[in-house]
Amino acid sequence: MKIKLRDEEREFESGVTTLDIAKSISEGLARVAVCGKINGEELIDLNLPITEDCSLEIITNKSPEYAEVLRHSTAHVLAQAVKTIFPTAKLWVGPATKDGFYYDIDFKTPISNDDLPVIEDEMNKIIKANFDIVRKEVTKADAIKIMKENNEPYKVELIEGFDDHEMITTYTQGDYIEVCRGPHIKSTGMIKAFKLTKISGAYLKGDSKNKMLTRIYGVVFDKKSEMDEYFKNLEEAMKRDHRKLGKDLGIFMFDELIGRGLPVWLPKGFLLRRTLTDYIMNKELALGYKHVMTPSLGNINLYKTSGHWAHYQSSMFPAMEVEDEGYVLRPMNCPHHMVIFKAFQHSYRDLPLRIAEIANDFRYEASGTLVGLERVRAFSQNDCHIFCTPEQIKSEVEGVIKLILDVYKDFGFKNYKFRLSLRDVNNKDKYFGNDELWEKSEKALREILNANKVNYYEAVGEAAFYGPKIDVQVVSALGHDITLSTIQLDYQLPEKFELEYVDENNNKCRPVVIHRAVFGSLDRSIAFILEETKGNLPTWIAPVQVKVISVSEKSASYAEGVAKQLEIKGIRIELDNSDERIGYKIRSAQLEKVPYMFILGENEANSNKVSIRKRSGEEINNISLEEAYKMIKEDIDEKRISN
RNA sequence: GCUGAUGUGGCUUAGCCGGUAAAGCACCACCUUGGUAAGGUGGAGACCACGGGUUCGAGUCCCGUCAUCAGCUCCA
Repeated sequence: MKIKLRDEEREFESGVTTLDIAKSISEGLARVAVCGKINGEELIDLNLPITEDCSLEIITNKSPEYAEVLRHSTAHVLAQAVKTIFPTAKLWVGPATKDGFYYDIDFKTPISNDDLPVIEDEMNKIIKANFDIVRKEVTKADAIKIMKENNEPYKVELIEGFDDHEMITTYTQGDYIEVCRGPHIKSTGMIKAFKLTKISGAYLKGDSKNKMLTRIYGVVFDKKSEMDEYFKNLEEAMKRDHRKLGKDLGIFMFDELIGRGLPVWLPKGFLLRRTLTDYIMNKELALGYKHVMTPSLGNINLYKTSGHWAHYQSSMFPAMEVEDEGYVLRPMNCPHHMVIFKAFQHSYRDLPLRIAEIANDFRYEASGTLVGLERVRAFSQNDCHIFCTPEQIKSEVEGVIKLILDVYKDFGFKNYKFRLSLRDVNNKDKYFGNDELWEKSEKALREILNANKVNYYEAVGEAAFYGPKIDVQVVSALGHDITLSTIQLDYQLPEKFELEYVDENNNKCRPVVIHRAVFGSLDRSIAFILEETKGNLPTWIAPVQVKVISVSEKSASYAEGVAKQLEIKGIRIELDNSDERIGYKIRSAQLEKVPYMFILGENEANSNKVSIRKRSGEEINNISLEEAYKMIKEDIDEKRISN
């Protein structure tokens, strides 16, 4: 008898059970079949003998989808435990997530973190009881009846939304029944390593107008060792959190007297910023960008013209009234740049015109969303608006993609993803412009990405209100998905500002605008750089590149001389001539994560040499200052990432 | 903004059941001039986020405000 498995077809004796097959393909491990499909139909009983040729998709603990099934099933156990301890609690939904699961529950009286161990104990009892998880198909009417009997109004509401003729599945474990699409593990005893991690609020159905439920988060793993690994990684991520590194390295600070979400850049942080802005502006200049400087404030009519006031007001600081005029802090720079374009006559020969700026922007972000430099209320963008003809869109967008990739290469960024951000057609009033234009723009960006063989994914509902975007997404140490760079195609603002250029036939034409930012937020980019490098900033951007350390007072003046010479050559140095011991000074420099230390004692002074200790611990002793400088200069010029 | 938690010298933290604050690092002084991750001694520094309340008495209990943290909604 032939049975077709996922990747192979195998011969089995008639009467073999699914469970036997599962055991054979999961290499004899004790915990095997979870669930599966036979000829595309959901399996009800894994112990049923199979007597005919068939195709079988079994999920075992070797299958890629096992982790998700396990997470989802653990969420059910969580729900069962909660209902046992708090019978009045009402359940909403409990899906698996990227690395765990959660369950949204409406508690009669709010629970606290102290309740988590109690719930965990109850879950352990359920796991120990090893209830079979039994699947059953019921009609919609029956499902509603069951959930009404169980006093689960949210579940009833959920089922009412389903198709009338749809068969609904229930899963039962012990005295607990839940309506669920599945699949699930075979029995509760298969859960070996789990932990409830945190508790938070979450809006019902993800809508901030709705009631807030209590969300309990947890993680579950196939093995205890995997869970230990997970928590170890979390700890590591905390260490490279830019908020910690920024404080330890003296990069930036916040102060409540200055205001929340308003970063203060300290001397070392400012040096870092300046290095980045010099770098990107030089690159842009070489590509024909024209830098401008415009005020951080604008008349409210500017934003009424652009449409930002209508669409973006809730994220803007409220207007200030001065002599019957309203002014706002700008949340973005597009309108200012539109006005610059409009102020002059343009020939098609001038296009593309790339107006760029390192600009300060202010956004009134909800207080609960502020996160270090990741999400702030005052930030700087390395912004540019490219005014071009429709024919130039392709080459201009390609140019920006190339620039982004170039910059990422220089910084050694590897873990990023391109995202094509599209509008949500079910929510059209969020966007300006007609369907035709949107479809055209989205298609154009997609084609450019495809033509340039860029790996990307599409995301509906992530577009700007004036057009689709190509975003570059990264994941922060905290696990947040954040945008680093963006390219946006815009037909709307040129229309709003009535921008024009004259083409070769002397016709007035409307340009297209490409908004782009490589460092969509300089602040956020620095946060990401800190986290990616764990604070070990590559020499070319390190605020202090060389720490010159004298061994004792006897070599202090020699150290000062060396420091001076390096400084003259443009190396960012700091001199440590304090009367601490050498070990102490090295430790301090090491904690500051300075790439190079020059250790200068009497030996070096007498032979006119320098001894170097790198951040990695590597020592290079007794070389000439020229050699040392050459080595560091090469490091800087090549923008080496490794330390 | 919402839900929950937290808030002690510059930093990291201790402070049991309410009896007017403890340590390490950092800082200052003195001693030490020492070769690759912390030399020694001494000193200064906190009305315990802020404002109310309960109490004979509050860092500790209660309420409010502000800020921070986690998540939700939102987002560069």
